[in-house]
Parts: sequence; C-alpha cells; structure tokens
Amino acid sequence: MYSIFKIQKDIKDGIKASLEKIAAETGVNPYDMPMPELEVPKDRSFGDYATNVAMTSSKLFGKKPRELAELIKSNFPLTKYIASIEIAGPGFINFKLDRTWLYNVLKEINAMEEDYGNLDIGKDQKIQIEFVSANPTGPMHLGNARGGAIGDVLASVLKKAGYYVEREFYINDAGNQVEKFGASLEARYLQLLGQDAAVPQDGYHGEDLVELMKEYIEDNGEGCLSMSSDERQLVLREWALEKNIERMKKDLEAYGIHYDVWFRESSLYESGEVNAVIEELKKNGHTYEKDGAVWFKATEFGADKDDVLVRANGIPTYFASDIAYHRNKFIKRGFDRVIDIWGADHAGHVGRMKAAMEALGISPDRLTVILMQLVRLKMGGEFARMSKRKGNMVTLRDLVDAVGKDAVRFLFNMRSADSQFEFDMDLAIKESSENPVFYAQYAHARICSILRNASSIGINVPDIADVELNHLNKNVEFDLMEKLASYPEEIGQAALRLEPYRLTHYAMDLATLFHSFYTECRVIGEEEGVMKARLVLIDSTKKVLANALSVLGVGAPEKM
RNA sequence: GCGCCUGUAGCUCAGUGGAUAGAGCGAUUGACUCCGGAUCAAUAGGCCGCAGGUUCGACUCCUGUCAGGCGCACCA
Repeated sequence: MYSIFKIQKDIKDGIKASLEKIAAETGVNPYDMPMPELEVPKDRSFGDYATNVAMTSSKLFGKKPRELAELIKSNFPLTKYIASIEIAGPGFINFKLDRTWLYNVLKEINAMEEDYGNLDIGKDQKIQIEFVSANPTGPMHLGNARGGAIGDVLASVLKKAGYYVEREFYINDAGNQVEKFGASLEARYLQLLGQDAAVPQDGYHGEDLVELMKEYIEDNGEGCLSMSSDERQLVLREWALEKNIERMKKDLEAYGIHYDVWFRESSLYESGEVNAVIEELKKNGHTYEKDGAVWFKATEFGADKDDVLVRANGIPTYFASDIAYHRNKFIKRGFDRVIDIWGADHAGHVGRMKAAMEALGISPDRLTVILMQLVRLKMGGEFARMSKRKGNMVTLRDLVDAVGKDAVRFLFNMRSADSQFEFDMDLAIKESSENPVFYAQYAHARICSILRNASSIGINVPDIADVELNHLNKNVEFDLMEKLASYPEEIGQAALRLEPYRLTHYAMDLATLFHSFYTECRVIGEEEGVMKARLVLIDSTKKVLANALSVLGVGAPEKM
C-alpha cells in the first residue's frame, strides 16, 4: 500500500476508534455512525487533513459540534506521524502531520520506477474503450482530435489503475453515408474524365474526394467508365475506403494513438450478427411493426422514444447494427465494461442504446457513454460548424502539423469532456510556444540538465539507502514530496471518475512546485549530504513527471 | 415545445456540501556575476448568470428563470 493511503487509513481508523469509544460511553448505536471522511483543507495552514465528522454526527451524539470534536480529539489514539490535532471553526478537526513521513515516498518511487502510481482498483476487469470512430468518408476533424486525446489518455489511466484495457476504432463502412460517399466519388471520377456529372446535393463536396479520384485514375486508369453505375460506385468506394482508413491510421499514429482493434461495421452484416440481434429482439417481444418498418420498444426500458430497426425497404438501420456491435462487445468478446466516447450530437442515442442492452439481458450499467461537447471552430472571428460534406474544416492532421502532437494532446486534456470548446486555430498556432505542455516539459528538461551537469563532474544520483533524507527539510522540499506522494491518488481519481484531464493539472502542479524548489534551492555545490538528498529528490521528481507525461502520451524531453 | 450539456477573473478553464473561490494566458511591478529566464516572487482583476428553497454551512444539492451549445429522422 502506498504511504499516502496508509497514513489516510491510519487517521480514519483513529477517528473511528475514537468515535466508537465515545459511542460506547454515551449509548449511541455504533452502526448509526457515519464513515469518517477526510479532506484536504484549501488553506493548508489549517493542517494536512481535516474531517467534518463532528459536524455531521453532532445530532446523533446530541452534542454541539465543537464539543464532540474535543471528545474525538481526546480519545484519538495517537499514531506515528501525527504531529498535532486541532479543533477549528464550526467543528473541524484538523490533523497536522510530521512531514518526515514523506521520505517513505521517495523510497517508493525509487523502488517502483515507472510502476509508481500503478493501482489494483481495476482488478483486471476487462474494459473496452471505443473512441474517435470517425466516418471513413474523409479526414478527421477537431472533434475527432478531442475525442482521440480524451479516449487515449483515459485508456492509459485505466490501465495504470489496474484494468485490462483495449482501445477500439469502429469503422462505419456500411449504410447510407457510405452509399452517398460512393455516389460522390463517382461524380468526381466522371468529372475528372471530362464527363458531365454532379455531386449529389447531400453528398460529400470536399476537395479530398477530387484528390482521391485523381490518385485512383493515376493508379488504375479509366476502366470504371465501362461499368454500370452501381458497380462503379462500389469499386471506387471500396478503394477509397481502404485509402481513407490507411490515412486515418497514419494520422492517429502521428497523434500518438494506437488501437488494438479496428472493427468494421460491415463485418457484422457478413457474420449475420445484425439479423441475429433483430431476430432475438423480435422473438422476445421487444419489437412491433408500424408503417412497414420494424420498431424497437425502447420506451419499455425507459427511453424517451422508440426507434426503427428495419426500414420499410427492408434495410436495417444504423441503430440495428450498433446494437449488434454492442452485443458483440459484451457477449461475444466478454468485456465487463464498455466505454464509448461520442459527440454530444449523439446524445439522443444513449438512452435507446442502453434500453437495447437491457432488452438483450445486458445490464445497461456496464455501458458508459462519455458525451463530449462539440468543438466549435473560430475562423475569421466567426464560428463555423464544420462539416465533412461541406468540406470547410480544419483536420486533425492540420492541427498536429501546425501545433505539434504534444501540445494538442495536452490542450484537449486540460478540459473536462462536457465543457464546450471554442477553438481558435490562429490563436492555437500563435500561442503554441506558450502552451502549458512546454512548462511541464521544461521542468523535466531542467532536471535532466542538472543531472547532466552533476554527472559531468563525476557526481551521480546516489543509492537512496546511502542518503540522509532528513536533509530535506525546507517547505518547498516537503511541498514537492507531497505532490509526488499524491500521484497514486490522482491516478485513482482520474480512473474512477473517468476524468483524464486531472493528469494535465497534476503535471502542471508538479512542474510548478519543482520550479519553485529550483529557485530556492541549489543542488550542485551544496554540502555533500544536502546535495545527495536533493539529487534523490529531483531524480524522483523527474521519474514521476515522466510517468505522468507518459500517461498523457506526450514526450518528456531531456533537452528542449 | 421537450430532453441533455454549459454559464466562475479581461480570455481559456479547474473547483469531491465546508473555513479567506483557484490555475494558465493577458496586465502591472520586481528577481540570478551562480545547476537552462521556456523560470521565480508579488500586485491588480470575482454580486460563482439571476431568484427562491434544503442545510449548522451552498459555486457545489433541489425548484424556477434567463442566456448559449447539442439533440428530438424509416441519417449516422
């Protein structure tokens, strides 16, 4: 157990023991007592930890909060590292620690190296996280970039917290969108070969289709001219989908995202799973027919409205294949839990998908959908809704090329998924050199620089067993160690609350504390004992910072 | 009209029912003859959209209201 958890447990156990003793003396039923909660006071001069338990249970004990607090204090079994206990304000009990407990943390970091911060709260539960899943009909946009950054870091966080995690990209290579894509490609193909053709009104009007067809003609010539329109669309479409998927893989790799599985919607039709799931729902009475279409009774499971599974023309809807897809995740592949990251424009879909899971006998709690508010792009002082079909967009690739992988990933992970995001491309480029990611990376490079300088005069980071850690006794040093100590806690919170953005805040805070330390304390040239202790401290800081940056998928450079 | 999300410093955003509401950027003022100034220290800047309610205590929970975003297809 990490020392930070151990010390918190010691305090809680102490409070509990104290309360039980008071309960026994006053005849209060111990089962009615609340579990004591600890919090970190905003103003640290109050102490390291505080509890409000005297306030929350003052009624139960029939005593005034401050009076009860005094009793808890006087019955508290003093344990190691607790320096003082004080009652304050309306009845807070503040615990001050003897901060030398923090030396243990340096030992933990040195023993565990890159495993520091690893937890077992996941208990090897199988989690699948599906994100981006952009239509393969064109390049990825800013919304995909945001979803990618959030999904990829969340996956890393969950893995660190002890879950078995798979990253998956769902390729929508079936259905209406793809038909439109084929028709649009055909029009561009014919235009390039001098024929009169128009991209359908609701087709894809982006220039990228023209480029694709130029490339196709270069490689494959004009052979499609002699085909029927249906055949031609199919050939062009399949060719273009392959191209686009390859491109997406490359773009995502350049963005630092590697998927375990690329799953094709079309495979669900080929395997018969779409029909099978429709039949299963029918058989169990969860469907009805209306106007020639097959409807799923989503309202029976609490959704706001029913939805169509099979259109009157006999073709299943996207909803039907998506149910089959999720059934595949849970039943065929046996994931305990599935996390989907969707754009907020799919919000209406969530209730119906959960309803469908319930109808299939899969607990809807096993499916978590993180709705990500859309990214709005500011261009020329105005907001424009980006559209693949209209072709007016900044792509993920543009962004990564202009601002850099690290800065983009960091930027998108500084905000929670449900905040709206107004993105000013010009500002992003202009301010890229002031991006917070560089602040954190600079701290890492600075430490490396000190270690290099030390090494050049024959001083290496000593074995921690040979170091008198009590040379570390300044406030800035304790503050820094405290931040290092809280890393496992931060990983746990980020994993449990599905909030990967905590990691960017952590990296920033750690960097700030290091920079403060740097300004106040020298390492090289200090008396030997102090120098050795500080070398261990900055080396530990370097390890944890690199650890956090690696979870974020951004680099930890030795030089900048 | 109904549903979901969001209103916090000039800007972009944090803030597990607790004590004097925070960070980055921007502004102002300072700081190495010295381990990287991509840094540090300090100052200014807030009716936490508004109004009620619950509570010992509300930025946080509830209700209403105003403003913005997104949905409400036999599209995906």
